Amino acid sequence: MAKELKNLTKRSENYSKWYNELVSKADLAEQADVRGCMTIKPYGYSIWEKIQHELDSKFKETGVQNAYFPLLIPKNFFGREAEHVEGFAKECAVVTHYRLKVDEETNNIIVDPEARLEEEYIIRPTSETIIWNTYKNWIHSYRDLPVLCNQWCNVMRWEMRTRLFLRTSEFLWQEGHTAHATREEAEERAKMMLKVYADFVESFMAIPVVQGVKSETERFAGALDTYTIEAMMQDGKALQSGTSHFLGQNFGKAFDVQFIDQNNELQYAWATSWGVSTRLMGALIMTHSDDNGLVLPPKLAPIQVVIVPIYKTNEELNTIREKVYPIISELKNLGITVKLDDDDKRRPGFKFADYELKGVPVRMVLGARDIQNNTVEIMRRDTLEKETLPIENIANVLKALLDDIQTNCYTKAKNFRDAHIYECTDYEDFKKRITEGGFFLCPWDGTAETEAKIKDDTQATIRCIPFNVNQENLGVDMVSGKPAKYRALIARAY
RNA sequence: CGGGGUGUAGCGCAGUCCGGUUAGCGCACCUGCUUUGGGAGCAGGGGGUCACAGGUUCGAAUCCUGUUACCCCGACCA
Repeated sequence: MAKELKNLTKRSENYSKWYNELVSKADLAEQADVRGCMTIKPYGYSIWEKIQHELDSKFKETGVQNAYFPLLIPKNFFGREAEHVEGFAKECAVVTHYRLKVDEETNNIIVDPEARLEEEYIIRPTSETIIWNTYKNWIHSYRDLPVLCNQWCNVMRWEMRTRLFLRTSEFLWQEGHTAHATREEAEERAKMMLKVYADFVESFMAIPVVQGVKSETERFAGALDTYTIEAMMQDGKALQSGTSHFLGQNFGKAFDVQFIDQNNELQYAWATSWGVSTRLMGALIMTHSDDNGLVLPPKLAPIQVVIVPIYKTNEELNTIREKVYPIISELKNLGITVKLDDDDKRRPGFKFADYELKGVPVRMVLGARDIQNNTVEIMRRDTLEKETLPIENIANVLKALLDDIQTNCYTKAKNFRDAHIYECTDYEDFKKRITEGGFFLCPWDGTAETEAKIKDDTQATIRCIPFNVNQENLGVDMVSGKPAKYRALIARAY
């Protein structure tokens, strides 16, 4: 009875309930007592820190530097780029007052009506406007370019319906904002950063992605082109995991960022912006985890190897410790993060289940039996396979095992995804099959009308026009019957 | 903003229709003993403004009126 209560709901029974329980029980995050906002708990945050750290060093390899810009954006900044304001206007939190006071009648704290701001501030939903307002002061000559800034920060979008990590009112992200002298250079940068994201997500997070360009309707508000990486979750739905935008001169013009070029002519600066968010945590969970909880690719795991001793007396524990300390320092020398959990307050069975829930890639168990035989029991989280191995040379064995787990996480996810990508040219067939999930490659005439019809009929959207898909011999659009312009990737999405 | 639902211990809930001992259960928490190779067992213990305000009544978690908060389905967002 007690066991059942602690078990997760099965993925196959109720995917979103499984997801919510996993997030909470693996100690990643919880719903805050603030509408639509989440509290990221220490364990969840330590995974986010791994993501941040790795991405940050990749950015720096491409010449990007970190900076920080204000949380509050004067309202008038927003109005300067028409499409941009239209895209975000409906989900902005607005600061209207600067003071509270005690109400004399009720003794409650109220907003002081006398303290209304002359110009309201918007809590940033994204920082293009305030950053380009600043770039105006930084950029005067082609010698000032390019400007390559990134900031790690929080943003707020007043979403109606929220889900931990996938869509919360406040979320953490990084947003890169670059300014360039030429169109070509800016376009190149936008594509470069998408590639940085794709490499990172695939090699570090072990999540395969489809790279491509968004349709006009799915484009970022104010962009000329939006590039995206799309990942497939285990329920067959797509998750947009990162985007990179080529913004043209829209923000340069809106904020009057002009410079003198080599020919002594005045030019508007070209812009890009690109970001990934705590949504990546959602992608991580929904790509690898199973009915026992989280599965972490070793490169992301805050603890890579956990050692659980089993003992009855203090003497036994001391014997195990003597045996295990040299192994721990060997593992550390190999760059492996290891934890010895000799906490006496929790029993071994509890620890096994708990570390599985938290996705620790490798568990090593040592008990009296092992001491006698000079062995250890090793369990790998990705396959749940157990093996008893000689204790000798175990550190090197574990290092190889961790590499193998990393590879296996990726391969498994890629096999799953590839098995759920379908070519489809018949709309009736499409409508039936889309309900089961999966990515559909379909000929599209490139019009917003067919795109809207697909969305109305099936809730599915054009995720992108993939780069690495054959765009020849397209035939006709499966909805309109007109000649197709692209082979588009269509799916239901988070 | 429309339609539906729910507020009872940290969490999940029963009790409300049909008013009546000291408001109950599971999980979690605390103490003790026994346990420890897959989420321990037993015994004991602590914790409540029954969302808020008013009314009916000898008596209200329960009935009536008002208020408020949250959740779900739409719409919005992706």
